[in-house]
Amino acid sequence: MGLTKTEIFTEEQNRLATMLKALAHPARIAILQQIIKANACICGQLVDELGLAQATISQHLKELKNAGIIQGTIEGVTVCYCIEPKAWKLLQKDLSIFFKSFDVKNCC
Amino acid sequence: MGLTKTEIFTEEQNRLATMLKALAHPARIAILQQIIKANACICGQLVDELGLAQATISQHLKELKNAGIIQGTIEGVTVCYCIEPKAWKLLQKDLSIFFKSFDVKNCC
DNA sequence: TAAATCAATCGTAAAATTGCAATATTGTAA
DNA sequence: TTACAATATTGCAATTTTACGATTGATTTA
Repeated sequence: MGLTKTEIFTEEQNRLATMLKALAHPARIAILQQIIKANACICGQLVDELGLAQATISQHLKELKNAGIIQGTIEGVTVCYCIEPKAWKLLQKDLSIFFKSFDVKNCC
Repeated sequence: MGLTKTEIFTEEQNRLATMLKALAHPARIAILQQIIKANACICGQLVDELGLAQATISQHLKELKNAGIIQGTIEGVTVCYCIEPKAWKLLQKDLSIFFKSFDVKNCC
Protein backbone atom coordinates (compact mmCIF):
# COMPACT_ATOMS: atom_id res chain seq x y z
CA MET A 1 0.00 0.00 0.00
CA GLY A 2 2.70 2.48 0.93
CA LEU A 3 0.06 4.48 2.76
CA THR A 4 0.61 5.01 6.48
CA LYS A 5 -2.57 4.76 8.56
CA THR A 6 -2.13 8.01 10.44
CA GLU A 7 -5.72 8.00 11.72
CA ILE A 8 -5.09 5.22 14.19
CA PHE A 9 -2.16 6.91 15.91
CA THR A 10 -1.94 9.84 18.27
CA GLU A 11 -0.99 13.35 17.20
CA GLU A 12 2.20 12.95 19.15
CA GLN A 13 3.17 9.68 17.51
CA ASN A 14 2.51 11.05 14.05
CA ARG A 15 4.38 14.26 14.71
CA LEU A 16 7.46 12.56 16.09
CA ALA A 17 7.48 10.03 13.25
CA THR A 18 7.20 12.81 10.67
CA MET A 19 10.11 14.74 12.14
CA LEU A 20 12.25 11.62 12.39
CA LYS A 21 11.46 10.77 8.80
CA ALA A 22 12.69 14.20 7.75
CA LEU A 23 16.04 13.41 9.37
CA ALA A 24 16.19 9.79 8.29
CA HIS A 25 18.38 10.14 5.25
CA PRO A 26 22.19 10.38 5.17
CA ALA A 27 22.04 13.28 2.71
CA ARG A 28 19.80 15.25 5.03
CA ILE A 29 21.99 14.46 8.01
CA ALA A 30 24.98 15.64 5.98
CA ILE A 31 23.16 18.80 4.93
CA LEU A 32 22.29 19.63 8.53
CA GLN A 33 25.84 18.96 9.68
CA GLN A 34 27.14 21.30 6.99
CA ILE A 35 24.67 24.01 7.89
CA ILE A 36 25.63 23.70 11.53
CA LYS A 37 29.34 23.66 10.80
CA ALA A 38 29.22 26.66 8.50
CA ASN A 39 26.93 28.36 11.00
CA ALA A 40 26.70 31.29 8.68
CA CYS A 41 24.23 29.31 6.62
CA ILE A 42 25.04 27.74 3.28
CA CYS A 43 23.13 27.40 0.04
CA GLY A 44 24.47 25.85 -3.15
CA GLN A 45 27.88 24.89 -1.82
CA LEU A 46 26.03 21.86 -0.54
CA VAL A 47 25.91 20.69 -4.13
CA ASP A 48 29.72 20.85 -4.27
CA GLU A 49 30.30 19.46 -0.77
CA LEU A 50 28.01 16.46 -1.14
CA GLY A 51 28.16 14.38 -4.29
CA LEU A 52 24.55 14.80 -5.35
CA ALA A 53 22.92 16.65 -8.23
CA GLN A 54 21.53 20.12 -7.72
CA ALA A 55 17.95 18.95 -8.16
CA THR A 56 18.45 16.27 -5.52
CA ILE A 57 19.91 18.64 -2.96
CA SER A 58 17.14 21.10 -3.61
CA GLN A 59 14.59 18.38 -2.99
CA HIS A 60 16.21 17.36 0.31
CA LEU A 61 16.32 21.00 1.38
CA LYS A 62 12.64 21.26 0.59
CA GLU A 63 11.84 18.30 2.80
CA LEU A 64 13.80 19.75 5.69
CA LYS A 65 12.06 23.06 5.13
CA ASN A 66 8.63 21.41 5.00
CA ALA A 67 9.37 19.72 8.30
CA GLY A 68 10.24 23.15 9.66
CA ILE A 69 13.77 22.10 10.61
CA ILE A 70 15.51 24.65 8.42
CA GLN A 71 14.60 27.99 6.94
CA GLY A 72 15.79 29.60 3.74
CA THR A 73 16.35 33.26 3.06
CA ILE A 74 16.81 34.61 -0.43
CA GLU A 75 19.96 36.69 -0.73
CA GLY A 76 20.13 37.93 -4.23
CA VAL A 77 20.66 35.00 -6.57
CA THR A 78 21.54 32.80 -3.65
CA VAL A 79 19.44 31.15 -0.95
CA CYS A 80 20.85 30.98 2.54
CA TYR A 81 19.69 28.10 4.70
CA CYS A 82 19.94 27.80 8.42
CA ILE A 83 18.54 25.83 11.31
CA GLU A 84 15.15 26.89 12.63
CA PRO A 85 16.08 27.10 16.31
CA LYS A 86 12.56 26.66 17.69
CA ALA A 87 11.85 23.46 15.77
CA TRP A 88 15.31 22.16 16.55
CA LYS A 89 14.92 22.71 20.28
CA LEU A 90 11.46 21.22 20.28
CA LEU A 91 12.53 18.06 18.50
CA GLN A 92 15.54 17.80 20.75
CA LYS A 93 13.26 17.95 23.76
CA ASP A 94 10.68 15.51 22.38
CA LEU A 95 13.37 12.99 21.56
CA SER A 96 15.01 13.47 24.92
CA ILE A 97 11.72 12.70 26.65
CA PHE A 98 11.09 9.72 24.41
CA PHE A 99 14.49 8.19 25.05
CA LYS A 100 14.40 8.87 28.76
CA SER A 101 11.05 7.10 29.08
CA PHE A 102 12.93 3.83 28.97
CA ASP A 103 15.02 3.07 32.00
CA VAL A 104 16.96 -0.12 31.86
CA LYS A 105 15.31 -3.05 33.56
CA ASN A 106 16.14 -6.54 32.43
CA CYS A 107 13.09 -8.29 31.11
CA CYS A 108 13.64 -11.05 28.54
CA MET B 1 15.44 5.82 -8.27
CA GLY B 2 14.56 5.06 -4.68
CA LEU B 3 18.15 4.02 -4.11
CA THR B 4 20.09 5.95 -1.49
CA LYS B 5 23.70 6.61 -2.47
CA THR B 6 25.27 5.35 0.73
CA GLU B 7 28.77 5.29 -0.76
CA ILE B 8 29.10 9.04 -0.74
CA PHE B 9 28.30 9.48 2.94
CA THR B 10 30.25 8.71 6.09
CA GLU B 11 29.70 5.60 8.23
CA GLU B 12 28.32 7.84 10.92
CA GLN B 13 25.83 9.59 8.66
CA ASN B 14 24.58 6.30 7.25
CA ARG B 15 24.31 4.68 10.67
CA LEU B 16 22.38 7.53 12.21
CA ALA B 17 20.06 7.77 9.21
CA THR B 18 19.39 4.03 9.33
CA MET B 19 18.49 4.12 13.02
CA LEU B 20 16.27 7.15 12.57
CA LYS B 21 14.53 5.45 9.67
CA ALA B 22 13.75 2.51 11.90
CA LEU B 23 11.98 4.88 14.30
CA ALA B 24 10.36 7.03 11.65
CA HIS B 25 6.92 5.45 11.57
CA PRO B 26 4.05 6.10 13.98
CA ALA B 27 3.36 2.38 14.35
CA ARG B 28 6.93 1.74 15.40
CA ILE B 29 6.87 4.67 17.80
CA ALA B 30 3.66 3.25 19.23
CA ILE B 31 5.16 -0.22 19.51
CA LEU B 32 8.19 1.11 21.36
CA GLN B 33 6.00 3.16 23.71
CA GLN B 34 3.96 0.06 24.48
CA ILE B 35 7.03 -2.05 25.10
CA ILE B 36 8.43 0.62 27.39
CA LYS B 37 5.14 1.10 29.22
CA ALA B 38 4.54 -2.60 29.76
CA ASN B 39 8.19 -2.91 30.72
CA ALA B 40 7.68 -6.60 31.09
CA CYS B 41 7.81 -6.91 27.35
CA ILE B 42 4.83 -7.58 25.13
CA CYS B 43 4.27 -9.77 22.12
CA GLY B 44 0.97 -10.19 20.31
CA GLN B 45 -1.07 -7.83 22.45
CA LEU B 46 0.39 -5.19 20.18
CA VAL B 47 -1.94 -6.50 17.51
CA ASP B 48 -4.89 -5.80 19.83
CA GLU B 49 -3.57 -2.51 21.18
CA LEU B 50 -2.77 -0.97 17.81
CA GLY B 51 -5.26 -1.22 14.99
CA LEU B 52 -3.06 -3.04 12.53
CA ALA B 53 -3.10 -6.55 11.11
CA GLN B 54 -0.91 -9.23 12.64
CA ALA B 55 1.27 -9.43 9.55
CA THR B 56 1.84 -5.69 9.64
CA ILE B 57 2.84 -5.63 13.30
CA SER B 58 5.16 -8.56 12.75
CA GLN B 59 6.83 -6.69 9.94
CA HIS B 60 7.35 -3.55 12.02
CA LEU B 61 8.77 -5.67 14.84
CA LYS B 62 11.16 -7.21 12.37
CA GLU B 63 12.39 -3.81 11.26
CA LEU B 64 12.99 -2.71 14.83
CA LYS B 65 14.78 -5.99 15.49
CA ASN B 66 16.92 -5.62 12.37
CA ALA B 67 17.94 -2.16 13.51
CA GLY B 68 18.90 -3.74 16.83
CA ILE B 69 16.56 -1.53 18.82
CA ILE B 70 14.51 -4.38 20.25
CA GLN B 71 15.12 -8.02 20.92
CA GLY B 72 12.70 -10.91 20.90
CA THR B 73 12.76 -13.97 23.10
CA ILE B 74 10.66 -17.01 22.33
CA GLU B 75 8.58 -18.03 25.31
CA GLY B 76 6.62 -21.05 24.26
CA VAL B 77 4.15 -20.11 21.61
CA THR B 78 4.67 -16.47 22.39
CA VAL B 79 7.49 -14.06 21.58
CA CYS B 80 8.45 -11.49 24.17
CA TYR B 81 9.90 -8.27 22.86
CA CYS B 82 11.88 -5.74 24.81
CA ILE B 83 14.20 -2.82 24.28
CA GLU B 84 17.83 -3.64 23.57
CA PRO B 85 19.40 -1.35 26.20
CA LYS B 86 22.80 -1.04 24.55
CA ALA B 87 21.43 0.08 21.19
CA TRP B 88 18.95 2.36 22.90
CA LYS B 89 21.62 4.09 24.97
CA LEU B 90 23.92 4.42 21.98
CA LEU B 91 21.28 6.00 19.79
CA GLN B 92 20.25 8.27 22.64
CA LYS B 93 23.85 9.43 22.95
CA ASP B 94 24.41 9.86 19.20
CA LEU B 95 21.27 11.93 18.88
CA SER B 96 22.14 13.97 21.92
CA ILE B 97 25.53 14.82 20.39
CA PHE B 98 23.95 15.61 17.04
CA PHE B 99 21.40 17.96 18.51
CA LYS B 100 23.86 19.65 20.82
CA SER B 101 26.17 20.38 17.90
CA PHE B 102 23.90 23.28 17.01
CA ASP B 103 23.93 26.18 19.38
CA VAL B 104 21.63 28.98 18.55
CA LYS B 105 23.20 31.86 16.68
CA ASN B 106 21.05 34.00 14.50
CA CYS B 107 22.19 33.85 10.93
CA CYS B 108 19.62 34.55 8.21
C1' DT C 1 18.06 44.40 -23.04
C1' DA C 2 20.90 40.26 -23.05
C1' DA C 3 23.70 36.97 -20.89
C1' DA C 4 24.89 34.58 -16.89
C1' DT C 5 24.12 32.39 -12.45
C1' DC C 6 21.68 30.13 -8.81
C1' DA C 7 17.90 27.58 -7.21
C1' DA C 8 13.18 25.56 -7.70
C1' DT C 9 10.16 22.70 -10.19
C1' DC C 10 8.65 19.15 -13.53
C1' DG C 11 8.74 14.72 -15.38
C1' DT C 12 10.33 10.27 -15.15
C1' DA C 13 12.44 5.79 -13.78
C1' DA C 14 13.88 2.66 -10.30
C1' DA C 15 13.48 1.06 -5.87
C1' DA C 16 11.70 1.01 -1.14
C1' DT C 17 7.73 1.21 2.13
C1' DT C 18 3.31 0.12 3.92
C1' DG C 19 -0.39 -2.94 4.62
C1' DC C 20 -2.79 -7.15 4.43
C1' DA C 21 -4.69 -11.86 3.09
C1' DA C 22 -3.08 -16.23 2.76
C1' DT C 23 0.04 -19.50 4.03
C1' DA C 24 3.79 -21.62 6.51
C1' DT C 25 6.17 -22.49 10.81
C1' DT C 26 6.74 -23.49 15.50
C1' DG C 27 5.47 -25.02 19.95
C1' DT C 28 1.69 -26.76 23.17
C1' DA C 29 -1.87 -29.60 24.53
C1' DA C 30 -5.32 -33.20 23.90
C1' DT D 1 -0.39 -38.04 16.30
C1' DT D 2 -3.67 -34.39 15.66
C1' DA D 3 -5.52 -30.08 16.51
C1' DC D 4 -4.81 -25.52 17.97
C1' DA D 5 -2.60 -21.14 19.01
C1' DA D 6 0.90 -17.49 18.20
C1' DT D 7 4.21 -15.63 14.91
C1' DA D 8 6.71 -15.34 10.80
C1' DT D 9 6.89 -15.34 5.96
C1' DT D 10 5.26 -14.84 1.22
C1' DG D 11 3.15 -12.49 -2.44
C1' DC D 12 0.90 -8.69 -4.03
C1' DA D 13 -0.99 -3.83 -4.87
C1' DA D 14 -0.81 1.01 -3.89
C1' DT D 15 2.05 4.63 -2.64
C1' DT D 16 6.14 7.04 -1.51
C1' DT D 17 10.99 7.95 -1.83
C1' DT D 18 15.28 8.82 -4.16
C1' DA D 19 17.77 10.62 -7.87
C1' DC D 20 18.55 13.25 -11.91
C1' DG D 21 18.16 15.64 -16.57
C1' DA D 22 15.79 19.32 -18.41
C1' DT D 23 13.43 23.32 -17.87
C1' DT D 24 11.73 27.43 -15.66
C1' DG D 25 12.05 31.53 -12.70
C1' DA D 26 14.42 35.11 -10.46
C1' DT D 27 18.24 38.25 -9.88
C1' DT D 28 22.49 40.31 -10.95
C1' DT D 29 25.70 42.22 -14.16
C1' DA D 30 27.51 43.59 -18.68
